[in-house]
Amino acid sequence: MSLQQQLTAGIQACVKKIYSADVPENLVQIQQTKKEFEGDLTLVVFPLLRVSKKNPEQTAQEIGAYLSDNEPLVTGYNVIKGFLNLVVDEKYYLQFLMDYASKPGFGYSPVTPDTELYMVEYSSPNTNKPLHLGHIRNNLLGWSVCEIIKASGKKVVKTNIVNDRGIHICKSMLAWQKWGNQATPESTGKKGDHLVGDFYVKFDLEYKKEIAALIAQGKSEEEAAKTAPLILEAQEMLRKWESGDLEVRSLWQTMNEWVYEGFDVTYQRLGIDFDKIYYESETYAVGRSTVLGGLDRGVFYQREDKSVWVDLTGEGLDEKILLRSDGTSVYMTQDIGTAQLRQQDYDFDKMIYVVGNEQNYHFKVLSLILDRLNYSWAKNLFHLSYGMVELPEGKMKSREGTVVDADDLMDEMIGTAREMANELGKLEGIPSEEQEAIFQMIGLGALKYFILKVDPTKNMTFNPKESIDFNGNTGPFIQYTHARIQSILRKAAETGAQATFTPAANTVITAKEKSLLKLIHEFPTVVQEAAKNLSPALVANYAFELAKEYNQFYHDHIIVQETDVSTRAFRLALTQTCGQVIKTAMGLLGIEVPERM
RNA sequence: GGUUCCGUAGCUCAGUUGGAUAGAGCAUCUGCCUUCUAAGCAGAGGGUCACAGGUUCGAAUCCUGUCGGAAUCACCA
Repeated sequence: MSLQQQLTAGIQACVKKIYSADVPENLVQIQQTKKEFEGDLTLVVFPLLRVSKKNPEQTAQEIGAYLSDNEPLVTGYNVIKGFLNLVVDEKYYLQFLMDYASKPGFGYSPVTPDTELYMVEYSSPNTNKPLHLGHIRNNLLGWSVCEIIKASGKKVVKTNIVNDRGIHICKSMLAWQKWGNQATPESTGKKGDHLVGDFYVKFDLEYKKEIAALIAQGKSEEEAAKTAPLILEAQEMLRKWESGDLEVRSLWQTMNEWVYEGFDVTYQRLGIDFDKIYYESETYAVGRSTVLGGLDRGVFYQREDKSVWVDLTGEGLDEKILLRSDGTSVYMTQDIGTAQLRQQDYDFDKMIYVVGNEQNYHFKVLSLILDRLNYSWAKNLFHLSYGMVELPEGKMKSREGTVVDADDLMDEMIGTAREMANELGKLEGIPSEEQEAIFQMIGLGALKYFILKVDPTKNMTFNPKESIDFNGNTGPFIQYTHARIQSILRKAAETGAQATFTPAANTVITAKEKSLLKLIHEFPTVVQEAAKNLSPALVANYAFELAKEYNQFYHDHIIVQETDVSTRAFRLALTQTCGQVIKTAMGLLGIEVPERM
């Protein structure tokens, strides 16, 4: 039973005793005591006034007095207005440190065989252009959410749907055919995803020219966009692809291979992985037959031009196309098929889609459609809708060349880490290979933390002109604290100092030591909260809080040089545990921590 | 125009189911390295929580309206 639960039970018993009333758990509101007051946990007494029938101060006084007499965990109390501040026995925290927090696996809840299975989709790239900062947020978020859910005691399958077919892919292919001169990643020395992306841009450029020419001939913009030769050719290519045309399929395969090789490099650097990858090219047909089945059963309807639609006007939405008039599939078709396959393959309890909030409408529609098709599991789909990464000028636009490329950004961050370390002269005497590994750790740590510390649901701003910070509330700050801790532990090991400590009746600890203990004590709760809210930001902010607290402790306590053996052992145990918790928390964010920096 | 989301310090962000005097970091200014890593620590200034009402013991948080911003409503994905 947790501290809060014990205390809640104690308070319920107390209220029963002195006011002869049963109060439900949700009226016992316990929160962390604010820093400026004395105490550790605070009971908000307002909700209890209706049973005490006394004023707030008096009620708090009575409960406080009862608890300090009858509840062993409570060693003192004070009352400020309607708030009862309780002092928790230091021994409790000390015992917690030695029995739980300092042990391996602290913070994780065990996964049992009958626990729920979560399937989490993230990344979901299009194979027509390289990854940018927006994709980085998706990948980091998805990966971290998976790790956090796992740590909270659930089973997780990380999955990805690769959008490897469709009109957008045909555009790159067509441009390559027309203007590529047989270019390959080998012949150009370009990463495959970047090379293919260049042709996607080229298509758009030429397409725009055609549109402009048609408009000059007197056509409307809409008409021009629909009848430009290039788009007609791309559409023809898509039809050929769906009918299995050998030449088109072969080019498609080749160019997708290039992109995958490029993506693999990027994924690896980001530290992202998957348990099961689905390809749209393998799932869209399932979706299509489901849609046609639904059409037979009257769930959907067909227009004169043969296109298939679902009518959601009854739900306050619009009509949505499911199959084009030429029979080819759209995005929604594929998502229907993918969901079905996943349910068949894994029989998940929950399916989480990590997809940007620009697709809120899409997922609302997807759920409704699966519901109409009578799939009982449709209600288990959840869209983790995260905010856009914006530049100070607004949204990133590939057409205007304002996208922040994922590979470039990582290079830049690692470069900055290198410069800064060299300037500070911190890594002299360390083999250069190890140095490079540390630069990478720090550069990526700065980037990952910068993104993950923000509440996923909120839009965030990234200013490319101001490089990401390495001081303050940042990844490197936390990494630095870890390195510092390891340095202390190395020193301690040299002197043979012990970190094993047994709390005694006369053990006295400082205020800072106690607040550190309290913070460590909260870690498992933070992991649970983060899993419940699908928010790595909670873990990130916790890690910062802990590192900050540790640095303050470090600043005004001697550790290795402490002469009192018991005090030294306690501080070493505290230090060791802080290092461990920082490492675990950062690990949940996909951020490695160095032994020195 | 319909729907949805957002608005907290100069900037980037925290702020649990409504709880105490709204917090961090960056930037600015001031101190602290002969002592375990100064990528650190301590301190100062900086706020009409967009605005106006309402709900109640109590509102940044819930409700309504106004203003400002974003997304979406495609035979794009």
